[in-house]
Amino acid sequence: MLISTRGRYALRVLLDLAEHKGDGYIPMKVVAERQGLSLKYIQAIMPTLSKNNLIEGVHGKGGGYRLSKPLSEYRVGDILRLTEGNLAPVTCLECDAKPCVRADSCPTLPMWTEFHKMVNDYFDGITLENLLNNKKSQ
Amino acid sequence: MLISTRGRYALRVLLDLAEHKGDGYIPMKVVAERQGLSLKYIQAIMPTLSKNNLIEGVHGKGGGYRLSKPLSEYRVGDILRLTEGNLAPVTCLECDAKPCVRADSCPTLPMWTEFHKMVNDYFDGITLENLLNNKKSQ
DNA sequence: AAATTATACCACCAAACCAGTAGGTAAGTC
DNA sequence: GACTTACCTACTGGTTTGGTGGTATAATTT
Repeated sequence: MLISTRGRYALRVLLDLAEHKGDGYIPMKVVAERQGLSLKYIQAIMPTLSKNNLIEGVHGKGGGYRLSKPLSEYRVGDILRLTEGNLAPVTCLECDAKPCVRADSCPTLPMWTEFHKMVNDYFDGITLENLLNNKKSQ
Repeated sequence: MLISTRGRYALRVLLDLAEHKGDGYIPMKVVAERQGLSLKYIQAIMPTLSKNNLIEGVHGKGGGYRLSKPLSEYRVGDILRLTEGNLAPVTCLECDAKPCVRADSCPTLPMWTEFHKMVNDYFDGITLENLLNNKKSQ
């Protein structure tokens, strides 16, 4: 049931960028150090985010990454689906799943389907803005 | 995010026992064949369930397994926690987790905690009885 | 142009986990 | 004693996880 480090680290990096969004482009070296994460490892995750226009990357001296949208437009659900692949609880519900022979008579399928929806709705209802605001209140 | 086969198979075996609960003790050989599961594999899962008094096992000819409680007392949550270990989305929330240094300032911890509770509540709100009754209606 | 800084790409690796197998033992029935 | 069934221990092959190392490439400064 675990969310892997890929998704969690992506979230932490984005939150770090959000907390320092006045600083222009921020090199991953700085974020990695600040968050105590492996530089190499998050470097491997970032392209996924920049390709999907969540962040802008700029090369060279003075470069780094920067958020490309207002905080309220970053849904945790999108970030997790992007980095985790998908949030399906059973293989039958994965995007590329082949139809299950037992689907019609499966007593558990409706439970998994509803659960899947609940998970997506939950994470889609939370934005980076929410996370930063509720930091202390919750 | 996947629920592993351990939890899903356990659920399927219990549902099979439920659907045939008039037949006395049912050998795993029969269930495995009926459900299309590996006999050896489910044999390895069952002791967990019998040790925790979800089922009664009887050796020898005419033996097998039998549910030990009314269907309404089998919460899916209990079954999954037993077979999966736990349903925590992040290692920080696992039962045996060592306290995280960043816990106090972690902007995502409340989100995971609430999610964890939501997951447990969801599966605790569903019993084997529910699953069998809603089979067609949902 | 050289040096620096940083993204992007690729191959590799150790450990853990997953799904399942193999073989044997304990307990019960006929 | 033969047979059946639960139960236990150990192993295995494959995949995933969480990385590391090296290099190419692109942008910027001096």
